[in-house]
Amino acid sequence: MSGFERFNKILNLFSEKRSSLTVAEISEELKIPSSTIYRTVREMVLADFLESAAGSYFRLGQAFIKFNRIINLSDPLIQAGEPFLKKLANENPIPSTNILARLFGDKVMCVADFKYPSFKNNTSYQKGRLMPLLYGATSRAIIMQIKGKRLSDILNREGLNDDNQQKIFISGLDEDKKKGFCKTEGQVDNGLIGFAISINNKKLGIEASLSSIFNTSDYLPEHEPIIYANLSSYAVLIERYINKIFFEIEAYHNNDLNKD
Amino acid sequence: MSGFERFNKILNLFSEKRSSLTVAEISEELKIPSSTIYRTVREMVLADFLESAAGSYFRLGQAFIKFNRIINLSDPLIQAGEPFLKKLANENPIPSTNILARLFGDKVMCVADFKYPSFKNNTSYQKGRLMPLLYGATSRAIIMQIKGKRLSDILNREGLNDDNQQKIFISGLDEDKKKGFCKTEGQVDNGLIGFAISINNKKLGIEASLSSIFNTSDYLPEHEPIIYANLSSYAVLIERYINKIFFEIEAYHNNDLNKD
DNA sequence: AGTAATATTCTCAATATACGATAAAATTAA
DNA sequence: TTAATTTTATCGTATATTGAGAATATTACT
Repeated sequence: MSGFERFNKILNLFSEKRSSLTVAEISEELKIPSSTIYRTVREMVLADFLESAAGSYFRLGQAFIKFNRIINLSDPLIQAGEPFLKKLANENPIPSTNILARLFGDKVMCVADFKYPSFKNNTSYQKGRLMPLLYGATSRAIIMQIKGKRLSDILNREGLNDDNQQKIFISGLDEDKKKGFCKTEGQVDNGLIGFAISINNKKLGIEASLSSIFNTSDYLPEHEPIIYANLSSYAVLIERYINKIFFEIEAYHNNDLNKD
Repeated sequence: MSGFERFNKILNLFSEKRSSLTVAEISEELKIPSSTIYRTVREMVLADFLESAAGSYFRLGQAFIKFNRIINLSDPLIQAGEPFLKKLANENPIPSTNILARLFGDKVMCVADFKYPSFKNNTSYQKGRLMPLLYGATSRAIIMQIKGKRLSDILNREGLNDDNQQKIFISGLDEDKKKGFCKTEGQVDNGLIGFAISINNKKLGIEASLSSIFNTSDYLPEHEPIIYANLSSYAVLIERYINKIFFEIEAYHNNDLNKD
């Protein structure tokens, strides 16, 4: 096992449920001698990826807070989209959570969210949260953008191996594509209904979606047209802004003053 | 150079100002052959620490968003303190930014912030931001908790080498300690005035502060007592909550059901 | 489309580095 | 104070990592 692999495996032992670990626990989980783990953990602490906590426990370190901030300040999708989430929430006819999500490799991750104050539901949708790839409007509006071999590879990796199942799934996506948006109910959280629309920028390699999630109990069919109108106008706005940001970045990189 | 060291050095090339880099740039900066960088970058992309962007650039990856979320959901200080920041902002007599900051190694980092909507100033205080160690009330209320050799070591590392200067700095801290709070004006940002109070928990290894920052132009001397009253009552509340959370964590770890 | 320029991966042999067993030291608990 | 636990240090060996350069793939340009 390479050094980096171990480093990565150690980090991935940490989770929402298990936010601190001892060397002994790590050693046990990974079946690696504790002398080695001690050495690695020490390096990681030195580089702020871990910090030592009470009682010989270790927890994730400030490096993640720091780099997360850099991403927040520089990710074109977040920069372009986040300011609109609140507006979208305010214009929706009923309380909502509003999400910007992106495909990273095989994973859909929420990168920005705004919850209308009176929206009551501890929804799974939060910034940084990995979303199920095949369920929920948020993810569907992203998967929708992928075709051919790449799509079937992803589906296979997600356990949708059966050829027939894949066809059904894909034809479902195709219908959504024709409509131009996705709508799902209860696929991620019971009692919630979600609407989503695609956002993408090929140059920047961004495959994303904008979505609004509501309580099923608040939702009435007559809301639907307003919801779509809002989503699509903001999606267009966000795409335009991403483009603007892209050109700014390009100009920055092409500016010889920035190269030394 | 060890593998981990290189990994770390690559990450630390990224910043707010420079959020994407090419392999050639990394190779140039670190004086490491590009074949090696390619290999390392590939590993990092695979593990989501980097992602490839347009035009052979690479930027920070989703791993940081993911781990940052885990920290947010599990860091005892954030958990205990964040809910109070908004309340504090609402109770302050004038618009403010309110900050929870922590010492990580030699660095003071803002781990949670709440800005009152009408507070106008693009202040440096943001979640994830590293603060200057020796300036500003936020940091002073933290340094204040450190004594003896550890303090002078830190001061030395920060470039306050002169014995006399150290004495002056420390005696300044001692005065603040007597008063029980810190107040600085314009040390971090021009036109801003900050008030801070210490928060700590030895068991959890947390050395932190709670602070409110105001526009100097809004501030009047008669606000001071209210500001201190608010800060100190919330600081006590937060310390109590941290303690509560600590016992919960301890109980969790001691519970055999959680060990397998 | 076709070609040139760039970016990325691959190969391989030398060697530096990480590894783990064990001992020593330091810290914490009883 | 002693015992137990956590952490660091040591060291020979095995091995993963390195970098030069060739091969391939991708992108940009005409």
